[in-house]
Parts: sequence; structure tokens; C-alpha cells
Amino acid sequence: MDTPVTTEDVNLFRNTVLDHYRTHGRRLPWRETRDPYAILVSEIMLQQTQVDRVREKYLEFLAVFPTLRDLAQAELSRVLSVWQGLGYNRRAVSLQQCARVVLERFHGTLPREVVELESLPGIGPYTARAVAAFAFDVATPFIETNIRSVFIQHFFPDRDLVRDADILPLVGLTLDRDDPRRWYYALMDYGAHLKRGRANPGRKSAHHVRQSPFRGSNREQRSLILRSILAEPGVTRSRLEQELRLEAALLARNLEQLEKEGFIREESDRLWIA
DNA sequence: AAAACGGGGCT
DNA sequence: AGCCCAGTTTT
Repeated sequence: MDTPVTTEDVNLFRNTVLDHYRTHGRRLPWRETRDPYAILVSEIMLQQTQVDRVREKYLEFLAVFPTLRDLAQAELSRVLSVWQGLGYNRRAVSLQQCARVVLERFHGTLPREVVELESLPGIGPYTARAVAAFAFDVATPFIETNIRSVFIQHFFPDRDLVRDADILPLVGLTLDRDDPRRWYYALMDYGAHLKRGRANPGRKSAHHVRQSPFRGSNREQRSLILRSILAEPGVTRSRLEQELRLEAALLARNLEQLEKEGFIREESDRLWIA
């Protein structure tokens, strides 16, 4: 943005976004609650995963683990089983670790301070601020993929490689301090809307990256390994090697990694969920 | 700064 | 066959 943004610009922008929200705002399960734990679950699930895929899993997960304490006290294998199909399984491990830390350090109540939230496992800059806004009505600027699209489209229409550092001040400037929750819902819904049909404005972000193919990737192998151990606790390495037709060295590397990340443990050549 | 991390649905 | 996704952590 080269020219200053006037209050007129801000008002026009707000009206555009809010008009869309009034007519096309989405009703989503995690928008019907004020329970910080439930909101955290939704935010973790929504990391790199589209809304339509989270909807069902969110409800299922909360039915099995209704409270933070239920999650903290559960078996990891149960948590991972429910998580199956969502992907990025590390999120499930860190979400449970987060629940355990909150139980001992914060007496089971999620903190409302951004710095404290961000200190928890699996909670980064975005999620800390989103939880603060949606659970505690804290008005603080943040950016995710939909918000990024909205600001690029509206304030940087002719630019390429727009940096988040250039967007963030505008998020702060346009933020509705009285109702950050509604404003961010509106922003996200407008951003999601912008991507339908036309090219994704997010491609013009300096931080935009393409995903590498999943087929044949190490990610796919990890997922197969994890699924096998969940289905057959105590399975041996050699059996995994045969079932999945994996090269021994590659399997060994992945098992070591999965163990280090807190997914599994190995006892006398047998593999278990940690 | 870049890589790693799942999986499914839509074009 | 490619693109996308309410990011975080590790290298």
C-alpha cells in the first residue's frame, strides 16, 4: 500500500465485508459455543484443513472428549483413532499435550492471554490470537489464509508478493474492537467466498507455497505406519516391513521420528502407541 | 528461510 | 493432474 488509508476507505471496506456476512455468513458448530476448549479443538483441526472436512470430525471429537480433562486423561491411541482421516496427526498429539499442560499449569482453564496461549504445545501466533478473539473477545490482529486473501484483493490489487508484515497493520486498522469475534467470522467468510470460481488471491502472497504431491511421499508412509500400529498394537518391525513393503532403512527412520515426536514406543522389537 | 507434516474433495 | 486448506515446529 503506497497511499495512506483514510477512514472512508476503512468504512467502505468494513461495509463490503459485513454486507457479505449478513447475506452469506456461514453457520458453523464452533461458532455456536463459547467454550474455550471446544474453540481450541476447532482451531487446531482447521489448521491446514478445510472447513467441510472439519465439521463432522469436530462434533465426533467433542462427543468422545467433551471436556479438556477428558482429553487430557485419554489414551493417545484413542485420540489418534478419532483423529484418523483428518491428517497432520502431530496436531492430535500436541492437542492432547496441550490439554495436559493446561490441566496442571492452569488448573484446567485455558488462559486468555495471547503470550500464555502461545506458550502451549501446538499453539502458534495465529491460533493463540484466534482463540483469544473467539473465546474471550480479545481484539488483536492476526492473519490466516482467508484473511490474507481479503486484504490482498482489497488493498493490494495490483501487487505481487505481498508480505504479511504489510497486511498486519491494515488488519489492526480495520479491526472491530467491540466485536472482534463477529468481524473475524465475516472476514474469513468473505475470504473463503473470494476463492470460489476465480484464482486464489492468496497466490499473490509472498508466503504462498504449493503442497508437494501426497502419493508416494514420506507423509503417506508415515500415515500408513501409524495406521498399522493403531490397527495392530504390538506389531513387529518385520511385519510392518512386509505388510507395507517398505525399505528397512526408510521404515527405521520414520519409526525413530515417530517415537521422538511422541506417537509411539518400541519395546523388545514390538511397536505400540505411546 | 525452508522443509516437513495427511488427506480428501473439487476443478 | 493439480490445487486448496482458520498453521506449527523443526531444521
